Amino acid sequence: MAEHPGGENLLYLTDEQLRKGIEAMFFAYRGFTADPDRILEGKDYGRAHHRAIHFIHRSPGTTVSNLLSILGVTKQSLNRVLRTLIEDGLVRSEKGKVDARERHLHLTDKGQMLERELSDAQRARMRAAYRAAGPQAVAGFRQVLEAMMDPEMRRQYNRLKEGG
Amino acid sequence: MAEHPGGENLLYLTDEQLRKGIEAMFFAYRGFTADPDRILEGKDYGRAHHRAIHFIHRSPGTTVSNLLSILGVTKQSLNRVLRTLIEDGLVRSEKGKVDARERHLHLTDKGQMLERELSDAQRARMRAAYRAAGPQAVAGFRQVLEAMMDPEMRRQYNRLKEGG
DNA sequence: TTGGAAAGTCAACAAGGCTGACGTAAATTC
DNA sequence: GAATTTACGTCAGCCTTGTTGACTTTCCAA
Repeated sequence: MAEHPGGENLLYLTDEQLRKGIEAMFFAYRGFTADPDRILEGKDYGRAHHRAIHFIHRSPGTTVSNLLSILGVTKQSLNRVLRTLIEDGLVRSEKGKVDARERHLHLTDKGQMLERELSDAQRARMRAAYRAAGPQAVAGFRQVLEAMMDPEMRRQYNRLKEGG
Repeated sequence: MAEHPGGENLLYLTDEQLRKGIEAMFFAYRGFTADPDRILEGKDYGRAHHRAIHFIHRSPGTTVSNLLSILGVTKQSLNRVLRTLIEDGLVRSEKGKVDARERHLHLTDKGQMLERELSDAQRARMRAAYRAAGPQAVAGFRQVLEAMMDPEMRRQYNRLKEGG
């Protein structure tokens, strides 16, 4: 067993272990999105709608530009999604009172219902995985994911965490 | 502190903790794909090509239908990607000797080079995250991801693990 | 009052998913 | 030996979701 000078075992940093981690991310992400995808199919919505709904729920009253920086897409792309959600009465957009250029976004009751349905499914899978792995594993899971984020994304993530 | 009858602390299973896990997956996956995406942009390839290259590298000589079941896409979709990779001389496809209906896929030297470039970048990020989080966290990370997969994906994942 | 930021819109395009239909060669089964 | 199934490839067409570029409207702030 190769050991670090400091006595630390570094076998978890071999290329082979890293590859397994990469593949685990790939397959797990498929599972992660599978349930919401199934729910959305046939409802005329897709993953992009889910993401918008999730973050509007998480930060009610958020502005379009804030949502843009969280989602990391162009405003044209987000706008298309947002427009259908507004038209369908899932999202309410209102002019800012302080700054009337801004649009503040909220879920309507109907929007809350869909959010609930989607997040129930996604949390059920997450809960099962957490329970199977145990609290210590979950702590490690979160640590590695945080370390994997770009600094800007980590900032966004932590901003949401505090609020939550 | 709420405690399980068995004495186990279940705070890690609260909806709020689950939501944070969900968001961590979202932001981390962005980081996970960011480096290869950057490399591929301008090379006329995308994430779909990366995935094909990764798994052909991982299982040299794999068949088209095996790749289909790993990637979870339609043959038309995969074929479009595979065709460009073959035309560009990154992938070699040869008739099976045992069963001539099958096509066995290999990376050419040129394909190996691109695979190397992509996986170097992706592993570098993974390595940094692993190192920052430590071996125990990494073990937990892998446990949770495995538990999150659909059974069929977990089967595929474990099949690859053994081979590797 | 003017410059610039925020938001929205229109048009056009590309990647990469999908379905359906069809063709071919090879293997398998009857 | 004929019929069927399997593995693969391909054509056509559609959808979602991403992109860029150009332009307008609104409205805050220097």
